[in-house]
Amino acid sequence: MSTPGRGLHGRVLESLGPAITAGEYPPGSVLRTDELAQRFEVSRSVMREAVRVLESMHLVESRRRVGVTVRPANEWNVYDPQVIRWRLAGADRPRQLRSLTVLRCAVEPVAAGLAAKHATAEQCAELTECALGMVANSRGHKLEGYLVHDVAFHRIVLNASGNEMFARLGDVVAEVLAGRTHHQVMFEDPDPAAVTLHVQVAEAVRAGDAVRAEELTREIVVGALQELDILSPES
Amino acid sequence: MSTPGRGLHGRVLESLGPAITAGEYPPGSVLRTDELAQRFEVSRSVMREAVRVLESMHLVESRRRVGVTVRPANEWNVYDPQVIRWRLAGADRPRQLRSLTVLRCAVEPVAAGLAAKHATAEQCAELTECALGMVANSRGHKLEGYLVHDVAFHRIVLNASGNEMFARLGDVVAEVLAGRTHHQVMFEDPDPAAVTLHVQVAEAVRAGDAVRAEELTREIVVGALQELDILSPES
DNA sequence: GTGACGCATAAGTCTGACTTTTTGTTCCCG
DNA sequence: CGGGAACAAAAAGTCAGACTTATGCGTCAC
Repeated sequence: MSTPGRGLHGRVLESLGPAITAGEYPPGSVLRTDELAQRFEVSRSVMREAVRVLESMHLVESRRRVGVTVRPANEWNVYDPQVIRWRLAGADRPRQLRSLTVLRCAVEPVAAGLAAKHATAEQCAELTECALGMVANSRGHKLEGYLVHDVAFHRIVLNASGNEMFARLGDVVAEVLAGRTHHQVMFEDPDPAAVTLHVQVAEAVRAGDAVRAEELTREIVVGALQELDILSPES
Repeated sequence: MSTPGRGLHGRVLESLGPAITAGEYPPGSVLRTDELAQRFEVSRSVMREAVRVLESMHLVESRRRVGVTVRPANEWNVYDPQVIRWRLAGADRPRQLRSLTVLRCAVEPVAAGLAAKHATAEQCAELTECALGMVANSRGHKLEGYLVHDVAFHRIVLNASGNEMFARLGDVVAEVLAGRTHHQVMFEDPDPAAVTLHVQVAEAVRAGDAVRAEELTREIVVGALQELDILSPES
């Protein structure tokens, strides 16, 4: 699924990153590179590289004579797929899942509208294929197969929008859908209404009906948000 | 404005990052760490740290026996504020500005709607203050003063939405607005209609009128998008 | 033509010494 | 007693060099 500990510094990150995003080190905490290097049993060079990466994610700040200080959560690069994965693996997955789904509610309908205008014939075909795949896996405890087609579907729509910023959210959506399937105890079979909506979106995009594609997609993501609210109560 | 070359590796990044995002090295190009270290007159350790950061942005991939290969643009972490800054400084600023503005069109209206429900009294006050500041700087070649209040306004709305993913787009919006003011030759004074809309959004948020706040904000960002289209023709 | 072997290569890792910056303390003078 | 300057310590930053490891690619045998 994700990149498996590329190199020594990668393994350190896989351990230290989640610890920080989980809030194990409160904002302002200071870590010393040497101590970390000893703790993880790596050389200072390796630990320095790991710290540099954390710094580029704005998770920590490294200052001379002070050490590596943990930054407050509101400064983190929360769009970094790695950070997203770390946070989804952590304790406050529900809140994370919710804020990401709200983002989907804003972005995906607009993306679908653009896709209806810009999608190539090939993309339309792939979209229909995915929708049919979802239908085929919608009954009988085939959640994994359903997930694959669901992810592919939304990825295609985002790509077909022609907007690069939207396209890059494909990974985010994939993580959200995977998290929902694997950790939230989803109902045994997906909501039939959602399946139908996906098929209709594929049709609307093929027909070039932007407003319909947008509206249908909005129903999908708002539905996803409501499902979240059912499973975890919110104010 | 941005962080000024923190440390030696930071200075390398400031030179190498923009070069890559500008497409000076086509996708698949291979760079060797040693050669880069010589070129920038730094030690291998420093260059390795720089490469690690570029790798965490998915701009390059480092593999044994091969070297550091440049990844295709569609794999870059385009939400990384640093990457955004590099690309906005580069040659295809227009396209970049456009795709970011489309993102604003999707996100900001929804954020404004949420802000109308969640904003605190203090945030409402700040919002009104910003709107008044925009009015005060809307005539007489006071673009800089206008920009400051404009940025603050949108930042407050995004923060007040209560959604962390939206909040973190404040920096992106700031870059877009700054880029528009400084590089696109904006009209001498901002569009009066836009100024009015900002005032009305502040009112709607204060009144807790979500749908109105959303609709007015949509008018603002769609207007911004149209301004872009006027200045640079698009299909 | 195909597969196994080996070599050259470039990244990866480690160590140790040295430099630089910054913080906090101390001490002197007003 | 207060303030500022000098000083010392601490931690990151930088560098150079040696060694390790994985791997792409060419070679050679079959």
